[in-house]
Amino acid sequence: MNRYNFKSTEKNWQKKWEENNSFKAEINKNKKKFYCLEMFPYPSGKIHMGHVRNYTIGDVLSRYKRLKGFNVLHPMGWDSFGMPAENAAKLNNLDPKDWTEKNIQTMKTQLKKLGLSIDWDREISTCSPEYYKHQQKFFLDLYDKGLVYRKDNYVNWDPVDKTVLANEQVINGKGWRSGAVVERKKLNQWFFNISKFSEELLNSLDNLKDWPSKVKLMQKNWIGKSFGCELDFKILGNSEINKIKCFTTRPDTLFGMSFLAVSVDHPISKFYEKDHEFEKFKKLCSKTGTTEESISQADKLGFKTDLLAINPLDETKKLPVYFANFVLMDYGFGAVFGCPAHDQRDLDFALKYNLKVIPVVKPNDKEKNFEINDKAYTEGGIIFNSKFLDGLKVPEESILKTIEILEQKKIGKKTTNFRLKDWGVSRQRYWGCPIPIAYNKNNEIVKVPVEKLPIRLPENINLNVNGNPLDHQKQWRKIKIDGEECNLETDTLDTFVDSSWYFLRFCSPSNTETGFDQKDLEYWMPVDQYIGGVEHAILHLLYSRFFTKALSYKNNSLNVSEPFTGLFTQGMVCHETYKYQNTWLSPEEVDTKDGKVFFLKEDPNKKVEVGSSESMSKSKRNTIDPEIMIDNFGADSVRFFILSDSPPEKDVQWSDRGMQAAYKFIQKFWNLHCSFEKILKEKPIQQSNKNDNEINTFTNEMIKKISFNLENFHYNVIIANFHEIYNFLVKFQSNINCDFDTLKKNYVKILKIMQPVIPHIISECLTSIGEKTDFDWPDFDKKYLDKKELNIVVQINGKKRGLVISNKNTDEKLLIKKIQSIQDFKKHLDGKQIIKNIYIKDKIINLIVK
RNA sequence: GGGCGAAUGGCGGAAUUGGUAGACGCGCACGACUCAAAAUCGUGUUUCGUAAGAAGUGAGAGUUCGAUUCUCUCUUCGCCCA
Repeated sequence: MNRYNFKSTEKNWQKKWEENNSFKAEINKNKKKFYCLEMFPYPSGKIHMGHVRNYTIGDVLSRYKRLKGFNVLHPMGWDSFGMPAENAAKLNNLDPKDWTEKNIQTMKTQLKKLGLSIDWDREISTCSPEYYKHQQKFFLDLYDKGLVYRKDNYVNWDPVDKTVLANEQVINGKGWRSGAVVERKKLNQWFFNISKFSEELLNSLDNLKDWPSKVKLMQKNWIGKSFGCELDFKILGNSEINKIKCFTTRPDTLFGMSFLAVSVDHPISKFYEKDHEFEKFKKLCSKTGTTEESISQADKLGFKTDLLAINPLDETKKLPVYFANFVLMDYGFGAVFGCPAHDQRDLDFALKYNLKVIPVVKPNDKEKNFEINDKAYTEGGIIFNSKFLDGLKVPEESILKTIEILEQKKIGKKTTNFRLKDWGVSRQRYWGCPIPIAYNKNNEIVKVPVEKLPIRLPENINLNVNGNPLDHQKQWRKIKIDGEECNLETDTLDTFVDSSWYFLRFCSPSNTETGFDQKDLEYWMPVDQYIGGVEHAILHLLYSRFFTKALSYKNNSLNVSEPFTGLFTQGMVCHETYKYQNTWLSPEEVDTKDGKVFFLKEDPNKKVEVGSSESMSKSKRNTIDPEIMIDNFGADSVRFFILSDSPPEKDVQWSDRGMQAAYKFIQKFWNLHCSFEKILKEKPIQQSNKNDNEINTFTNEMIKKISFNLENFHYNVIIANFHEIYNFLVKFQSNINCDFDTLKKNYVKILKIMQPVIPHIISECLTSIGEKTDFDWPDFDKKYLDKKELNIVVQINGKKRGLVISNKNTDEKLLIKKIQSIQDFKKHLDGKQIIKNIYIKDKIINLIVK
């Protein structure tokens, strides 16, 4: 018997699939489509285990759906713009394009070695002009619809990388890459008006039935809809300022107000521009980032103005107005009233500046001496100290009632506010999609005409310059529009824009005229199953939802409202971390004999410190190279292992032993198959039908189980099912008493249901016994699942006492009689009376005795 | 600080609607083959107990004939937001 040669077998099948265009997707209106998409990779150099897990999950599903008769679209592409290319190119004096394309070639080869059922004809790359040309058109389309605008905005500025950082790139007030303290800087930037869709993005979450509720909740919180009211405060002290508008979610605490705080960027700041102290204060504020987190952690700082604000519910109260660092201009109206008793930030501020703390909500009526010390009271209760609001229940009555009163008095208005802010898409970087906008002599915005698109990135330019390299491309920037000399915009688009419509492009990847074809979208969209990491739960998924809606907006011919019907978020691949003398070691440098004590491979006397298992990362050096694993164990083994140890939605531990066990399974299975092949070829004379029933039942049960587990992403259980199959077949084969046709029919079915997970070896097995490798997914036959004899659980007083074999649909009285006659149960029943019994037919009987 | 989720043998984990807890794998033990080892195969493996039996799904309560599954309180951990 030969060892299974996975190398040549896998190579052969991959070649066959490629030559036969096995996974080519074409519109076929007679077939139901299934669009399966995994988040496309950033071409960073090599694939990592996270990719292996992600794409294996998607591949198993795609292959299964294809066998189930769906017309499957399973494409792959590259999210190929972004900073790593620019940084790598700078470092090595390369062109980012060359670096990226080389990586794509490497990773494509690696992915192919995994045996993925991908339609490579649809491959796209976001950095190619053929792709971003359409993106530039969309930009102009959105501009025409009023969904793109330019404004001055405060950004997180990394003074070392000289670039704008997104909020999530600011960690503890420092740039994620450079580690430099992030500053606030005002920049003129391009924005997508995502907030226009806040309500819709929120509401349509309810329609996404096949999304994890966790992700929906995260998006809901991110959009952050809150009810409240806007109200005007009359201002004394400056004849040019009549009033300041505030937004609040707690108008019911208005009687507890002790100050008014405005953002340093509030329009009234113009009256303080010449004030040296104010400028100093403003500068101080700019040292805090713009994230909510950094603001809440920062010290509360205020700058007192000479203005007074009048409490609209009690005009005798005139309260100081401060500029404060914890008020943001882009939330509400850049002004809040401070009620220290019931808001921690306000309380911190009040204690610092010796402002009054007036409690207006107490936990209950009985509370007589309710006081606030250094902790604000933010829970519900009863309003007091508030004249005509006294006695209202907080929050169920108080907020709405107060708003009603404010509306009657024409001081305020009920409003909703969203936390979601517009999406800043400008990046001061080279390696991104150029924005198709130019500026004329008067610095007015001029759209680049569509026929001049794409605006291509200049190639082979000097990247080692200060700031955005495109700013230095004077020649490139020149463009003549309608006879007028203009200069191109040098900001490029956030790479999240690239990934906000790639799933549409996959439907019409080679259309040169438009980004996508309506006919193609009608057939393929939406994506039926989207699979990727939970780290994209908010931004990428929200942006994609927005972009799809924005493209459909004012466009009757485009009719996709949600891009992803189903979403699955897979867990990370983890590995133990190793350290020797405070340096991280890679698993290859470490060895062990017993799995407990680890030491350096090069010197077994040097013991290695074993750290916690963490998500594989280059920085901790706890990565395993998928390509080495595929070369050593084969793609089927790697696929098998990566699915085996944990449910796909949870983190999985990489384990060498697990990998080896997977490899052994493939080898064992091949040996088993060889003996079945022999039996099936020799066509032995039928011995008896004794075991027909056994194999029929097993096969049909397995088809049922594996189909169910495939539909529900219980892929780790499928691996367990495979072991059960192996164990069953080994036993069965040692003593075959079975009709030849029955044996063959069942064995083939069993092979078929294993194909999506380990396609190479199973295809080889099927062909070796003369079967086709493209087939219809076997259905299970109910008649084999109906057992005539059943094991019924016998409980006495709720405690399991054993099993009783019985026919289907046995009568209750007969069953009890039978139980009473069995020795094992007698001792629990003798001398006692059955006072009650619960009988769940064919399952369990519980006798209550006394 | 708020929200969400999780907790099952030595380990990873299984258990469609409440109905045989621990499937399957890893590890471990013993055995076979071997001069020996590796590999392979076989048997066993929740805990306590020689056994009969008892206990047992983070802790405590509750609902129920019956709870890993439902409800409440608590503990620990993870994630998201702050």
